[in-house]
This record gives sequence, structure tokens and C-alpha cells, in this order.
Amino acid sequence: MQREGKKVRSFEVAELAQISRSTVSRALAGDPRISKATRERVLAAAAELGYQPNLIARGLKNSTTGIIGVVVTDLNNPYHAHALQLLIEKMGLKHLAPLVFVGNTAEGAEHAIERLMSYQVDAVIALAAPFLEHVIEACLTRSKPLVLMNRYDGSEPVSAVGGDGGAAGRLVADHLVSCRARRFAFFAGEDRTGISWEREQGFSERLKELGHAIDVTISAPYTYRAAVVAAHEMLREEPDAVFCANDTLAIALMDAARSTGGQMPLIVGYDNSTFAQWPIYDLTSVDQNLDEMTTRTVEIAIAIAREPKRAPDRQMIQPSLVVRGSTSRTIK
Amino acid sequence: MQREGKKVRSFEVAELAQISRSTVSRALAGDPRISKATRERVLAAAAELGYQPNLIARGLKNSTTGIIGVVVTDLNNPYHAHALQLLIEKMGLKHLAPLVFVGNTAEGAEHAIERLMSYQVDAVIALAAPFLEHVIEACLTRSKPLVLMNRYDGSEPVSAVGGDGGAAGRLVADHLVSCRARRFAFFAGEDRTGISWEREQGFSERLKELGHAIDVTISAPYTYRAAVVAAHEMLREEPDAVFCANDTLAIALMDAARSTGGQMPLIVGYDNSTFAQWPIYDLTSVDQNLDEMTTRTVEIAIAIAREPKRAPDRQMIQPSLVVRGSTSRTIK
DNA sequence: TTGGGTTGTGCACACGTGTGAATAATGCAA
DNA sequence: TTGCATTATTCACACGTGTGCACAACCCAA
Repeated sequence: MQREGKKVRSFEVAELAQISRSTVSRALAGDPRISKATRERVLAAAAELGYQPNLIARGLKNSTTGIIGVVVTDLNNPYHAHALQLLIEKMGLKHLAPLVFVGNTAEGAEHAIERLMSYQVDAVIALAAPFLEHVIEACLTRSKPLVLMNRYDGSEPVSAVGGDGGAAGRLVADHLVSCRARRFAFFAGEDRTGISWEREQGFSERLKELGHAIDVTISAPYTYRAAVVAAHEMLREEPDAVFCANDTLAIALMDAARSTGGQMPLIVGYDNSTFAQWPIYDLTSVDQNLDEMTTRTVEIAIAIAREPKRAPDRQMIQPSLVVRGSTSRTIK
Repeated sequence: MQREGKKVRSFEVAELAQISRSTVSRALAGDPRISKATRERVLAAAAELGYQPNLIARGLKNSTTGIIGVVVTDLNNPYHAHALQLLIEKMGLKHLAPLVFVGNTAEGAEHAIERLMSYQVDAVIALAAPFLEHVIEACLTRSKPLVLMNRYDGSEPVSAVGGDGGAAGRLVADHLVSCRARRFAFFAGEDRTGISWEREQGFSERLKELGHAIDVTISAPYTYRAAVVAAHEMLREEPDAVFCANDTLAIALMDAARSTGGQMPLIVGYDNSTFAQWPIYDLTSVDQNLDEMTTRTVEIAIAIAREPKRAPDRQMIQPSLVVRGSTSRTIK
């Protein structure tokens, strides 16, 4: 094992194994033309010197770096943080490295994206970026593979993986009706046309099929503070059951209900975040199945990077409902 | 602006400006030997073609990539997520790119670190990694610059930036005494010898100076569930004021106190996380000044990378106390 | 010995960039 | 014109790797 010394290059390995540098490269790549004997000699030498190939040089030669650019908005949002973590893990399994770029940057978005591209990333994964249009344009211009995760607005010809918000809405409708709720509300997010809208649609449709309807709809930004204000407004309408577009909204609603001391409606959140499991909340919530979603996202990114002419791929991940205490009562 | 075309190399720029490739390189680097006139011609040509230098090639040539490896444990911990976000932003300002590697990997830590090194990162920043010894050893072996953030155990000759837990403990002691508390408790974290211990020491020392002492100490792992259990034990001791090693512990304690309906002690947390600001908690908490901490961390990383023989640098960031409702009552 | 197949290795180039040394261009004095 | 100093530009190499092609070694048949 090398200590304190300079970088070990493939040349040193070749020297030690008394063989040419090309043979070292082929042996390590598993080229069948190399004989068993020499391959083992090479592997032994490489192990002895602690040789690790210089991936920058390899990237230059192969023009494929194994680096994936990941664009994310705000890591203070635990949902995004969790998604990023899973993404990085999945990428690790595929021997890819994430070059992460966070949206809230002082550097200026376009400038930062340029820099991302300069690193010759094999693909870009965008995870709910607010300046999404910049990312999309930058990738299309350079015809760089791009996968949107959980933020497909339908307009651009790019690959995307998302949760099936409509299906989730229907699941929730079924569940709440089975709890014998009668007066239903939807606590919408800021972006009434985006993901929040899909969820509302599925919820509304399924309720209609079951002979009910959404009686109240109120929307709020996705921040806790703003949500608390809207939550009080919501509570004045005295719904039996509220489907919230987000766990943050749901928690704000629970806190608001507690502080007023009135009757707490059945509450369902979305994202199944960490605090949904906390005993004080014990919140029934839609699980987006982030594990599968991230796996598919990485798979698609790899596929496009390998075969750039491939048509954009769009996948819907089926969500599931995690039932907890916040909907365990039945309305009498 | 290029569209759909192949990559633009410096060669194309040279061709368009009717000049040699070397001159392009120097002009863009601001070499004073290049005349004003040609420099501007080059800049115009580069802008017209949308030229962005290939940082992989540059990295190979200069053997400095501008990539910093960032090792982090668990992004589900909002504190770590926030720290990572700030780190990435600061790095962006310095034109550095973060190659992120998350601890909870299925790939195996050592293997992942090897891969990180293979990308020729200029330095490594480790943010509370559980397999820290692997990271340290890997960096020392290759004499790769390493900065530990918020996790220095004192044993190894590496640079580190951390919060001054002792000073924080003293701040808290002053504050709680000024609230006229008499029976003090410390809610410790799992790692009694690490950062939790520093905080406890400062707290204890200052209390002694003021004629008091820590009457109760109970420790728990840093997870909400485990903390709730320990919190009930803590409450049976009926302390006036509790200093918690962590916001998670503090919140678990508040929830536990609420669920039993007994008297709520004064509570101080640590990290000033998002939920400390939530109205239901409104938690007084120590702010580690992560903004400054991350700035310094990046600065040190750059300094060491530039000058590898430099002695390890260790800095303490002074924390501050954010007073909120959880300590606004005064004990009568 | 010659010829042809099979197998294993080495030479030399390319990826795109930065940079030291060499060279051309210009000015100025003799 | 020549000689010398200064300035602007180009040449050619290096960074560490992968790979097409040529080539050596070997066996076997004629």
C-alpha cells in the first residue's frame, strides 16, 4: 500500500508487473484477450500499490465522466432532503457520482448551471427546481440528458418521473369515506395548477363516484407560518375530514386545531415525512414511494445517457396510504 | 449561440477569431501579455459560440479540479441538511463544485471513499460522518486536504471547524439562572464524550460559578422515539429548567411534558432548527452560527488545497442564544 | 522451411486544456 | 541595413487514460 507518496498511475502498475501500460488497462477492464496469468499478476500489482484509476483522465478520454448533476431547490424541506439522500444512494449503487447544485444560490442560477455543464456531467436530474425553465433550456440546448423528478409540467419534451397524485387522491377519498366522514375539505398548496391540482382532482373524482364532493377548498403557501393562518380559516368551515396537499400543511392544521381547542377533523397529509410518524402528530399520510421513484429516476438517467436519441420517458409511481392515528377515529 | 451542435472547444473559438488556440486560453485567463484588441476579439468569438471550457480537461492538465468531496451522514437530520445546503452555497461563491457522498450507503463506506478520491477532489469536507475514521485514514494516506466540520474528536492531526459548545453551555446557564430557575437538568445525547459533553461542561462550570449545579443528567440517542422515552424519566425528576443537547431531544421533551399534562420546565434546545421556530414549540435554542461556520470551513479547505504543507487549522465559532417562548416564563 | 491460424502484447494516437520556450513582429538607435 | 529590446503570438508538450492496429510468439499442418 502506498504511503505519503505521489499518485499511483497505471504506469507504475505496469512497471511492477513488468508489462505494458495498455495491458494493465485491459486487464483491469476485464478484456478477454488478456491471459489469466497476466491478469492476476496485474491485479496483484495494482492491489499492492493501491492503484485507483484517475477518473478525470478516464472521463476526458471516454467523454463520459460518471458524474450526474443534481439540481435541488431547498434542502431545508425535509422531503427534498430525503429524496436527495435516496438519489445519492441509488447513484452510488450504479457507480455514479452526484455533483449537487442547490437552487437558493447567491451565485445566480444560469451561471451555476453553466458551471455544472462544464463538468461534462453525463446527465442532469432536476428535483423540484424553481428556475426549472433555465435547467430545461440549458439541457435542451446542449442536448444533455435530463430527468425531472416530481415536477413535470407537461410542456417540454423531457423525461420525467413523478408520483401519481390522482391515484393518491382516490386512495384518500376511499379511506376517508370508509371512516364515515361527510363534510370534506381539501387543503391546497400554492401551486393550484401543479401537483396539488392532480391530487385534488383524484380526490374530487373519487368522492363524486362515491356520492360525495369537496365542500371546502382553501389554499396556502407551503410554509408552516402561512399555513397556520389559512388553517384557522379552514377550521371555521368545520369539515369532518381534510386532505392536505402536504405534510407541512397537515401539521399546521393539527396545531391550529389544537390551539383553538375545537373538534379535530380527520386529517390526511402527503409525503409521509419524518414528523408524520412522531407520536404527537401520528399523521395518516400518502407515501410517494420515494425509494422506487429515485431508483427509476436513476435508471432512466443512465438509459438516456447511454442512448441519447431515445424518446423522452415518463413514468408514474403508484403511491400508497399509510394509515395512522389522525384518521383512526370514525365519525359517529 | 450554438444549437444542437457538437461541443464547442477552444479550437473553434480560435478558428473564428483567426488566432491560435493558446492565445484563446491566455486571453480568457486574463494573461497581460495579450493585447486589448485580440482579447476582445476572443471574448466576442467565445460569446458568440457559447464556449464553456471543459473543466474535466482543465482538471487533468492542472491537476486541480475545483471539485470538493463532501461527506455527510444523514440528510434526514434537518440540521445536517441545512449545513449541507449552506456549504454548497458557499462553495458556489468560490466556484467550487461539491461531489456529495452520503454515509448511509449500501455500497460500503470504504469503497465509496475510494471512488470519491478517484475523482481527484481538491479537498474533502466531512460533516459528521459515523465512519469518520475511514475518511480520516483515506485522506491522510493520500495526503489529501481534509476539514472536519462540527465533529472533531481531538485525536488526529486534521483541520476542523466547530461550534464552541462550552461557550454555549455558559450562555445557557446565564440565561436560565436569570429566569430564576433552581433545579437544573441536562438532557444529554448518546455520545457523552463528544460534542454533548462539551456543552454539558460549559453549562456545569458556569452554573457552579453562579452557585448552582446540574441536579439531573439523563442521556438518550438522538432519535425522536428514543428521546421521548428518556424524556418521561427526566420529567419524573421535576427539574425547573432543562438544557438539551439537541433540538430533537428538546422537542421530544416538550411533547412528553404536554402528554403527561404536568408542569412544563423551562427548556433550551441546540441547533436552532426550523421546528424550533414553529409556534407550538417556540423553543429557545442555541444558534451555532452555521452561516459563519460553513464559510470558514470552505475557506480553510481552499487554503489547505492551495498550500498542502500548511499546519492543521482549528477554529471555534462562537454560538449565540435565541430566546423564545419556552424560557419566557420566570420561575416564581 | 514455409504458411496460416490463434493468442497475447505493445506502439502510438486521441480526448481538451494550460504553459514554457521559441519565434515573429515592431520600435528604436546606430 | 544591422543589432538589440520589447511585445504579441505560435509550437509543441504534458496531464492519465482507453483503444485500433500492428506485431510477436506459438502451435500445427504441409
